Amino acid sequence: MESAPSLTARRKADTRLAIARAAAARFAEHGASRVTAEAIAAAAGVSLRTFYRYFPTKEDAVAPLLGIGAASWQDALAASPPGDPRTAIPEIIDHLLIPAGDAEREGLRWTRGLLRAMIEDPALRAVWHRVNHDSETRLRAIVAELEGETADPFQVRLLAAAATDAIRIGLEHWSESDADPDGSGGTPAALARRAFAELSSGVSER
Amino acid sequence: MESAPSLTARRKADTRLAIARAAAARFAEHGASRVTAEAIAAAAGVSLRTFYRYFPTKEDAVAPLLGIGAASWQDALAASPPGDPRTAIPEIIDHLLIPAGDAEREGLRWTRGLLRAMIEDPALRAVWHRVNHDSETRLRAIVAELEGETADPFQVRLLAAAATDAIRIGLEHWSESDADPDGSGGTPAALARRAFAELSSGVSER
DNA sequence: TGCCAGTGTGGCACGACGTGCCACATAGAA
DNA sequence: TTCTATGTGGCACGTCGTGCCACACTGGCA
Repeated sequence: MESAPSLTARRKADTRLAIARAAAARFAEHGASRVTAEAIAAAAGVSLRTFYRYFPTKEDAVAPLLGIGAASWQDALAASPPGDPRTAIPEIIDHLLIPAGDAEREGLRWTRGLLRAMIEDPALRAVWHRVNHDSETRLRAIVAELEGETADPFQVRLLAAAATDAIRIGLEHWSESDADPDGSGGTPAALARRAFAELSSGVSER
Repeated sequence: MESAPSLTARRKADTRLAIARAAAARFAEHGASRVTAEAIAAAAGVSLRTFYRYFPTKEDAVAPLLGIGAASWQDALAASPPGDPRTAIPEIIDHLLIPAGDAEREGLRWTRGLLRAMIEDPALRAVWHRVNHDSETRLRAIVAELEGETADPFQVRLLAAAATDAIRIGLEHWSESDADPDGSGGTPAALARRAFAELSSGVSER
């Protein structure tokens, strides 16, 4: 385990999360364009200048809540045995989309409302796509390493795209489905696994 | 055919194209963040205020040159016989990615340099993803109509995603490949067709 | 306990973005 | 020629994001 984080480190993490939550709540309710960075900063109890030390952009403030950024892939891959990407990727998908205890307890999780806002709001959609793009880039490197030097770069690219698209589509479809618990199509993880299975089945192994 | 466009209409089209070209040249050379809207406007011979009447955003100024936006899909679909999406989509891909005479003559075409800038520059990448997202949305409606009411919405979604991803990946891969004429992998259209074939082969028909 | 270096924070000013508003100029119809 | 509609430029404004400096506090050391 990691040694006790210092007081300052904990404070920083708290501030970061406070800003993210304040931003998410306001964005989901009013739309990103009608919320000023000033308002988010005030709600989180920091100055405007400090807000921009934590996040490069007003919209980026919600990114930590998504939990599917490039950083998360590191953990997911570490927790999953390396081997054939075709079997490793579905496990990674589960790891990313099924909220673990810690993450959920700490509120580091998307909701339907936040996802809807991320997809429908033009400014947030840019963040959404950037996060997915970063995932694809990260995954491309991982797959390339698993496959070895003999792999066709184009195949690698297709596989990485299929995986990140599967996650994206799974979450988008789920966010649009009716709000009964997990009805009409299943959980995000299940949707994403299905999407990956269908998209990747035509990508030949080598 | 369309009746003779009025003088004003022609002037507007010229201005629009002049702005797009001025923006593309500067973005590709210096990066979007180091080019002011003011500079683009001046280079195109219009005021800053007029610039923002043509484009909602500084970065959006290059979008007309991409030729794969939602508007282009209308033409492509009109030129292709409706029927099974699986056979119609590759034709649409060709129509979008193989420069027609008119478009090329008018300079309405991407180059490797512009594409590279679109993908590598953070601000332009947002536009790139937005354009692709709009394509996917448009295509989703088209496929849904072709398939009829019995189609599974999730399948429709997968098919549309496979198609737009195929185009995106084809162009991205081509822009990164070495600059010999069309060496090392083929034309963007060929790459995109191959990508679509592999990604869509696992998406069952119904 | 008292001092000190390192680091996180706030305030301020600034260039750039994007928009509402109004005044002017020009194309095309009467 | 006169009139109307539409495209353009100028100006002011709120907001964004950043560089710079001064201050406060944490954590280590004597």
